[in-house]
Amino acid sequence: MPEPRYQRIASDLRAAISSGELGPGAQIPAEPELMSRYGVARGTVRTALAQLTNEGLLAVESGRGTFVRRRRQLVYRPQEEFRPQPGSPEMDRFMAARADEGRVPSQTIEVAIVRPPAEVAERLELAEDDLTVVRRRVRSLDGEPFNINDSYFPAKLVEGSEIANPADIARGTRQVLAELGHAEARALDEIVVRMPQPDEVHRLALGPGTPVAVHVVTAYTAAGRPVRCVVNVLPGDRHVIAFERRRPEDAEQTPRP
Amino acid sequence: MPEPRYQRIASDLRAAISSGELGPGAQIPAEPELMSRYGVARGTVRTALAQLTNEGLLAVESGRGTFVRRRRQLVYRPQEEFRPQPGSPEMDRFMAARADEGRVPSQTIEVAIVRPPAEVAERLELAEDDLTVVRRRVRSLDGEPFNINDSYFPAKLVEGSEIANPADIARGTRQVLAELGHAEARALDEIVVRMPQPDEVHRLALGPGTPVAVHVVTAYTAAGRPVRCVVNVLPGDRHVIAFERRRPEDAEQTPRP
DNA sequence: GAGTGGTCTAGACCACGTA
DNA sequence: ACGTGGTCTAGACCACTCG
Repeated sequence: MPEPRYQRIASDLRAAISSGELGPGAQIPAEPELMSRYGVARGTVRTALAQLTNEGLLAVESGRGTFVRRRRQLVYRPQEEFRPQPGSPEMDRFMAARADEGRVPSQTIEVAIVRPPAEVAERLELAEDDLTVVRRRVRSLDGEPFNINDSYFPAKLVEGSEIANPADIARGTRQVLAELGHAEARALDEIVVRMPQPDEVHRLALGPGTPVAVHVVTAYTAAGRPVRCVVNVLPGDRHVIAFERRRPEDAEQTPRP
Repeated sequence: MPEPRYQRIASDLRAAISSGELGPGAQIPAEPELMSRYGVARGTVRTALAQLTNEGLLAVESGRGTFVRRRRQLVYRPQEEFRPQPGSPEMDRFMAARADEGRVPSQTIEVAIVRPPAEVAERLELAEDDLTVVRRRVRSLDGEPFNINDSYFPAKLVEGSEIANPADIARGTRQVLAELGHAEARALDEIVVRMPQPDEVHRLALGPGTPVAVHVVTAYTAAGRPVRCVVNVLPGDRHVIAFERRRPEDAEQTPRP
């Protein structure tokens, strides 16, 4: 069994890209050119290009051409993301730090009362028909969407409070929760990696072949009651996730016999 | 402009999957069935199925049928991954913990002297033609590959030592490095999310539409010299990444004015 | 208008799995 | 033998971008 022809075409292009022969932004030969170069039908060429697109290597601009994808990534620190910060709690560290670098951060806030998705309902320990207040934010840099930050609160806890209003909360939702008698005491962090859902593709203007990291934070009161579940969606082509290791001393305290 | 027909087919199937009508493992209608149901040509049906496959929703078993993908994920703790452990340092915590759960861990080790990939060369601060010793491991559970763990060392530092031999090092490579006078003092952790490269697809037996998280650890001596670069490749459909937050006390020490 | 990619058809032959 | 998906062809019409 020989290698399928579309695989051969894809391999050639992949090699040209990883060797730097076709650098970021370079234009891929047009489909008719590849058809004659390899002596195949258009469908075969398109199968090859689709594969590379789904690997995130190519960006197609309809009517203009197909290009090697550029990627620039910013650092995301999950451990620091949710530490309150003087001055602008809800526009948190990530955005503030980027502003220092001369970029223009912005965000949109949208508030709704919804039946939560299954993964959220489970983490908030809600019953089948319990509702949540969700504050949906899309954070952008220089006008380009960068990540999604959706905070879910059990509706019973926050109804009628500021949290249910779609305005920026200057002192932070954490503070408001505390004033309502539900101070957060600890949190659980999870990150899963998957392909985006269609609504995420739309909100983040994701190209094909762009996976996302989903960082879910569940915050609990001292009594162990979950009071907030934050779903952060980070496009893979725009973020590097960094975190601090435990002190090396910790790692050394089990000497071998 | 109406929605393309293949999009319509994909949306219908996606809805059936997310609503649970087509549960994990359920078989998707065969291509001829979808052709007659929607009155389209085979290519159109295949375009729709390809899209869902690239979203990681479908698993195709050639000759048998197309099915809704199952996923089961294990917890990966990047902060603990590299803490030495009594008994089996190189078969580290991840595998040991899984063994406690009644699963059967195994690993393959392969050692080579190679010109490092660009991302590794950069982190080890190597010159153009410097070589590295790489210890490539694939860790498996119950015979299924689970993740890749490739450790790169500057060849100059470890040539002739145990590290260049393809045997399990009972006391751990970290210990060997220390004996060679290059004790690790601190480390930098980075995680990026991307689609896998073809060799990774092969080594990990990844299905289409499976993104990976790449956890890169760069270890330095007290003098700041990089002595090891570990590239961990974690398939998105098999891992949940978890980590510990800093103490909440830290987060509270900046009271608002 | 010429060139790009996006969608779609109607056929064909093949390898693979199940029975 | 039959049904599954895998590969491939040779056309077609469309919308978009650019000079």
